[in-house]
Amino acid sequence: MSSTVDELVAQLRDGGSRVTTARRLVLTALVKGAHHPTAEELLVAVRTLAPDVHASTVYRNLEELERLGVVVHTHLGHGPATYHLATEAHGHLVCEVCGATMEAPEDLFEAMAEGAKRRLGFELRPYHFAVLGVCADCAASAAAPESSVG
Amino acid sequence: MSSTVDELVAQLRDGGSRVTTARRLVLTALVKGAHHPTAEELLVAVRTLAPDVHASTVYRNLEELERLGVVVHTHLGHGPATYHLATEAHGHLVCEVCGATMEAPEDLFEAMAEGAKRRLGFELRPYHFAVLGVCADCAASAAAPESSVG
DNA sequence: TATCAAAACGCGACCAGCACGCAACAGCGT
DNA sequence: ACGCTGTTGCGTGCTGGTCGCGTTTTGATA
Repeated sequence: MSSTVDELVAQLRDGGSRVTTARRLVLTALVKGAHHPTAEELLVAVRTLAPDVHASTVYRNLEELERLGVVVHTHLGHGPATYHLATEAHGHLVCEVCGATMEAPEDLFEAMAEGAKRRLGFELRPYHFAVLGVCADCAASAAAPESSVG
Repeated sequence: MSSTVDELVAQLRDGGSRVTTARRLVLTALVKGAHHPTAEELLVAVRTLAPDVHASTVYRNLEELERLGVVVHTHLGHGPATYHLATEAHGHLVCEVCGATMEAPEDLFEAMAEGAKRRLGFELRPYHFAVLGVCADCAASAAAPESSVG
C-alpha cells in the first residue's frame, strides 16, 4: 500500500512535472513522517534537510501533487488541512470533545453511500471532511458525574 | 419547527444574556433570511436595518448564541461557515463539482451511526461538516463524453 | 424615574492559513 | 554545455475570524 518516494517521483515525471529538491522532500515527509501532517508540519520536516525552503513552495507543491492525484488533503476540524498520499485515502472520525482522530473502517460508509446513490443519485466521497462525533472515552466521561468538558 | 424571534429572545434571557438591537437583528436574519447564511451575509442583512453594526459584533453574537445552543454552525466546504437555528439542525450533502448543497434525509446517517456506535463506541454528530460527493447531475455530466470538469 | 455594575458594542489591530506576482534559479531535453 | 520553461524564494495580499480597549447600553434595583 505505502508507495516509495521513487514511485511517487515517477508519478510526478509521468505527469509532466519536474522533480526538485523541495518536491522530493515533501514526498519523503509524506511517506516517512507522521500520519496526518499539516502543511506547516511538512514545512518543518522539509526544512530539517533543506532549511531555505519557503512555506509557499510547500503549499504550491501540495497543490500540484494534489492536481496530479498523488496526495489528497482532508479537514479534520477547524484547524489547518492535513495531507496524505492518495493511496492511503480513508475516512476519518474525529472526537469533538478531545480531538482524537481515528481512521474509519472502510465499510462504515457503505450503507450510507448506497442509500445516497439509490435515493438521491449522489455519489459519496466521504474522505474530504472528517465526520465528527464523540469518542467512546469522552462519551463515557460525559455520562459520569464529574466531567462536563465543554 | 421554525422558532419565532420572540421565542429565541426568551432563550437568550433565560441564558442570562442581554437582548440588544444587534442581537435581535441577527436572530431575525436567521429566522427570516436565506437558508444557509454566512456571518458575512448575516452582517449585510443586519446592516440593512442598523447600518453601524460592526462585523465583530456579529461574530461575537453568533459565538454567544452558539454557546447558548440557539444556533449552530456548519462547514459546507472550503469557504466561510454557515449558520442556522439549532432547531433546524440537519446533515448536508455538497457536490464537489458544482457546489450544490442539499439537506440530507434524516435517516441517511442511521446505519452509519449505528455501526460506529456498536463497533467503535463512537457517537456520530454528522451535522458539523458537510459530506462531500458528486451530485446526480454532475455524475451524469462526467459520464457524458464532453465534460471532464476537474 | 434615576442610578449603576456589568454586559455588549464599535473600532482597530491582529492572527492563521493560504494564494499570488515577480525576478532569479534550476531541471532536463537537446 | 545550452536554453526553454517550470519552480523557487520572497514579499505582499486576501479571507475569515479573534482580541483588547475604551465607550455605550441594558436591565436590576432604589
